[in-house]
Amino acid sequence: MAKETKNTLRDSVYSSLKAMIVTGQIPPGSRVTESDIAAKLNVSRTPVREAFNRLERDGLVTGRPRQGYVVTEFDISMFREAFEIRELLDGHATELAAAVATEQDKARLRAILTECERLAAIPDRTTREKFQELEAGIDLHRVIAQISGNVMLHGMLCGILDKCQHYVWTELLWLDEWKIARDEHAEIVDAICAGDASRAGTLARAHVRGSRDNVLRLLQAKSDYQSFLAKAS
Amino acid sequence: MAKETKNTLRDSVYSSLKAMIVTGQIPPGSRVTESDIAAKLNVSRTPVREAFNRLERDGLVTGRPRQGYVVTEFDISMFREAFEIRELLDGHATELAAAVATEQDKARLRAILTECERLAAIPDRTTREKFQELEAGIDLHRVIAQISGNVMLHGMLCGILDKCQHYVWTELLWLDEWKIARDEHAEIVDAICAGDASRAGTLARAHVRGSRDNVLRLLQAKSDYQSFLAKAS
DNA sequence: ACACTCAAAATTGTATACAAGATAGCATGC
DNA sequence: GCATGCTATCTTGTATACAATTTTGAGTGT
Repeated sequence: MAKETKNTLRDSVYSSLKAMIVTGQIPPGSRVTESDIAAKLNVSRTPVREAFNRLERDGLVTGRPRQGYVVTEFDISMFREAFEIRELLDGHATELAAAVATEQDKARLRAILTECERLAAIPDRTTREKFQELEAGIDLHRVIAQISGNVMLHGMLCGILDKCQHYVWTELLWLDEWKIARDEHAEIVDAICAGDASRAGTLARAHVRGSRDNVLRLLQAKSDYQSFLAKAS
Repeated sequence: MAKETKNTLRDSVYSSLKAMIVTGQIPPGSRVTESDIAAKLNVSRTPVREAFNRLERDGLVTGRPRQGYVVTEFDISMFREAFEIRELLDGHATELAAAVATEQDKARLRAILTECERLAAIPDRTTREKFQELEAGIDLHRVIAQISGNVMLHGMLCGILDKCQHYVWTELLWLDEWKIARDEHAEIVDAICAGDASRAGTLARAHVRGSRDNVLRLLQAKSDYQSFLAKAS
């Protein structure tokens, strides 16, 4: 069941698990046991353990000694923290990217935008196509960070995005506000292509703040609804 | 030889190794083998492997499949990247800290400053005492990040500081410029205690830039000297 | 003296066996 | 009916055996 037989089993187990968590196939709060995963992937527990270690370091699962691992659940405050950091890092990365982007880089960004528009324009599109659009939108930020040239910055931003992504998949997917992000993405790419670092940075920071407000509002509403249900029962 | 028998061997191996790397006992570029560490710590290879996985995720060691692990060597560009990120994160953390610090927090910061001054004032001090002052100076930043209340921010900053620390120990130790940092630290703590978030942030960012310039100048000089030696031979 | 080949040693990757601790369920006593 | 304690089971923690791969070094041929 391992997607691709890479160099080591540990790596492919890690990739498989990470993909399953990030896409929400294994939802937050799920208990994951070494034996189950090992059996499912037809490997021994050893590579699974090592994959778990790395995932724990990534913050995707949390484990307490001798009590097993659980897919990390984000609460509202963790989201607030994550977006606060993203505003700093993403803003800076976008500034840098605008300053150093080559023509090839710019073409790459425009291609992602085009793909987003194409997916958005499909009438009566499937869930899968919605997923793809969201994925591409997140990827835009990853690519911008990569273009910035600061490898460490790129790595840290990817880490944060991974951690938040499964919530985007499962929650944000149904929000119409997403089309706002589409416009903002286009503006950011414009600024980068124009080489206007300052404007690109400002737009990126505003974009992250906007996303944060949307996500937090949704989570708050959900939390309120759940406590309402709890009180009613 | 494991310093403290904690809950799990993996954790104590991780702590021991991390301490040895961060303090420079195992210098950057050293090859570390599982068997050696396992023998040295009187444990089997299994917990050592898991510790290595975590250390690799921390960026303290780098390993290629079937080729073993090496304590990560920082080149100049990696330092530049790290300090660029620190300027963002440290600046923001300091702003936050100034906004939310309680009296207890402020006392904690002042205590660290006092300790630094005490250690700095010792005449003919030992290397150990110099170490302790540097350690305290770095700890100040960790505590500020903790006071900020953003747990993720604190974690990320600690990660960066850990990665750079062994260089501070082995290189920066001999720089007189360190006493500049002492004054700047005092100013930052002053601003935090005064609740002046904007000033605290500005000072912190300038401080990180200053540290960066010092470190980069030193590393550049060292690199130049080494290429001079190479040419001469 | 140099290069190439092959084998042996060292090192990591994986599997499995066993130990220790935690959880859950059942039985027992009140 | 409820609480408490025990046991059985499940899960992780550790050690060790074995497989696979890389590196190193000796030896041979030119």
